[in-house]
Amino acid sequence: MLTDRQLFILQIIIDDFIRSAQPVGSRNLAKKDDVSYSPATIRNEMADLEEMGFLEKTHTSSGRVPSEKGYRYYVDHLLSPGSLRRSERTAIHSVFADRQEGLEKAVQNAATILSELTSYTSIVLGPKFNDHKVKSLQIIPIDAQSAVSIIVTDTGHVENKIFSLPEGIEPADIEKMVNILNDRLTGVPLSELRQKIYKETTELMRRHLHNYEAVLHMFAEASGGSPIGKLFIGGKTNIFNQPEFRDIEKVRLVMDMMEKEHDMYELIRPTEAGVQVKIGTENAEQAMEDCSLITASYSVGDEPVGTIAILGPKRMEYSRVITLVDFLSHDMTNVLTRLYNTRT
Amino acid sequence: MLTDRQLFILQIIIDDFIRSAQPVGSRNLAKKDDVSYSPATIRNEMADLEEMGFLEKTHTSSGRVPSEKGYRYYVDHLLSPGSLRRSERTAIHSVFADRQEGLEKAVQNAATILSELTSYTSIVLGPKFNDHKVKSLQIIPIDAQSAVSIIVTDTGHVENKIFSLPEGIEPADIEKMVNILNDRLTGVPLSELRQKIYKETTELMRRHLHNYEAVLHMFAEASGGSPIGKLFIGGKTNIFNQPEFRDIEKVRLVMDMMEKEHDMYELIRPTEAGVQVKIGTENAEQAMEDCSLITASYSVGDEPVGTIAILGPKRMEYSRVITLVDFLSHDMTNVLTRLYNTRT
DNA sequence: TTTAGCACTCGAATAGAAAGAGTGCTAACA
DNA sequence: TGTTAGCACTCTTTCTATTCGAGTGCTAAA
Repeated sequence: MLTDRQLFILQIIIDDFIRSAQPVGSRNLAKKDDVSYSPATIRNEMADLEEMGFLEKTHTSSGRVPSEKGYRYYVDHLLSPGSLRRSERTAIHSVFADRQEGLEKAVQNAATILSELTSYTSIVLGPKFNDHKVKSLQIIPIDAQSAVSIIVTDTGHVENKIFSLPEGIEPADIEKMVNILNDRLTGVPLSELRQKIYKETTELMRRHLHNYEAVLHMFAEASGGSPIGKLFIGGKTNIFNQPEFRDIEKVRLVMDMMEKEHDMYELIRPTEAGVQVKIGTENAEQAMEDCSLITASYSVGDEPVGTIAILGPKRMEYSRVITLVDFLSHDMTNVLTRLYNTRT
Repeated sequence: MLTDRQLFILQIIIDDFIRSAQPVGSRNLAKKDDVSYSPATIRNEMADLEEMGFLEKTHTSSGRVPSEKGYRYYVDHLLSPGSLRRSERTAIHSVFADRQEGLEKAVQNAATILSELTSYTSIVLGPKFNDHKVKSLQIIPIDAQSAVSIIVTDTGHVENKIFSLPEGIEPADIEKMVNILNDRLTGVPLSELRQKIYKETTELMRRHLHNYEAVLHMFAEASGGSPIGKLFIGGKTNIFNQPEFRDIEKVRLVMDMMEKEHDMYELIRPTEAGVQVKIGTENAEQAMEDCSLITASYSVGDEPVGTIAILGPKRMEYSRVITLVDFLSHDMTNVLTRLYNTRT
């Protein structure tokens, strides 16, 4: 177990390193106003902390640097809860102030604001529309061979896709189909749409139409839109600010990862509720070795629908970022719940 | 005027520098099989070429490096027309082979393929939909205060936007409006849609509806969608491969620029027809100082609708890239014209 | 006109040497 | 017994000097 003094010294070392990015030595630590121990004493404690794995040295006679375990302990036990400045609060509130822009725009704004406030990289996974309910379905024929399927949800989200029409289908028939579809499928959540298309409408169609199967099938296929939200990344180049990323290869690794949508999905895929902190190799991704990731999911009602995250160096301002991410995710949850949860 | 031998030497210097990224010296040049002059002769010619501004030295006793003027001359007069490998042709053709994916997807593929083929960064400005014609208009009410406007074009492109509904509007009235809109506006190009909404429908609306102005106005506003295509960038991190971009500040400059959509639009905004080459400071953008840009627009019929571009170091493989960009832009023009120009 | 020869320049690489920051250990101290 | 002063030691960084090599420019000869 750690003594109070060790905790204090560990905390002050990490705080200092987060600020300066320089290995911290006993002499400089002792100079601080709020430290009343001699360099020698501090050296002893440092040696102990290193033995326990909380600190590391970059070489035999350098100052100490927090290890991953050190950061972990710091985040779990030593974090002084940060508070937000008024200006930060208003900035965050303003993101969702303007409903008119549409949800996507708002989510993108969230990413921008987040990266500007932190000067790290922000990642926002837009809400998935699974549980949004069908408001209206349309099939618009484009020419003899193709048509566009359009799905409007009760949240105002629109999905559309081109699909091919079978030979010799009549516009009038399509109109009938659309009527049946709307009649039967309004209110169905997107996640269930594809199955219900068949279950709910087949019989009616059979009765009133011939040759409906092919169109229905194509339509059902076109409706299986992406079940996952869109990804927005803000401040991609902020990583260039970090002194430990002077190395072009390191930057490249991270940048490459950011270009791969799939990797990013995996990275921030929500695990538990609340704010999550993943430090360095705690992230599965190789490229994240020198980075930390702070995520929080936001919800509509009790259902988590998306994630916001901050990607920065391991030497991140954990306290501030955690507060920020926590605050924004709650804000988003509140706004979205108020907006969309009136439906249930 | 330049002598034949000077041309030859200039060409061979630039070719060599493009390959090696190293300043080229007289001794090494003379060693090449196809060079039959002595180092001393070459030195004399080099001195002349430098005096004329086609070459530069990085320091007093270094080899020569092409100047911007040198590249310009090289591109304008010395380029041996490249040819494409069969595999490259098929790769390009395959981009638009699959119509079903939709235009956007295809354009994005074009960006990916371009960057993979060149290992530079590719930029593709998706087709603007200005001259696409309205196929169908919809207004779907979401709740009492808001509705979604949907515009489907004859190319299968769908635009949609949320807008607010004035108080106390009846669903039946909206339906009437939609009917009028479709009746009067089908076939109108998107670019003229906004004006025509008023010009063509006001009278009919007045006759059959009251209180239509507000909705019509909101709808018109919502229809003024972006008049410009979407931007796709492929291989953003390819710049890391270039040895002259070992400097993190240079990379940052370029990366920052790539994140700013507006700058990118400005950068590749089409000027003239055909393949354009802009070398270094010929681009207005400060960040492009050490880069070259090769652009070509593609068309539907005679109307240019979008642009493809390659962004690389000044030391770019001009010949190959020009051929590639030229080929792809023509291919896109062909495919798109065949697809969409049957309408006129 | 071309080329061989040579002195000269400059950058890159190499090797010490010195400075500076920091450590670990021992011994003295409160 | 915990704390601290002192000191030798380690390792990085910085500076300087030197050397090496690639390349140039100029002159004179072929």
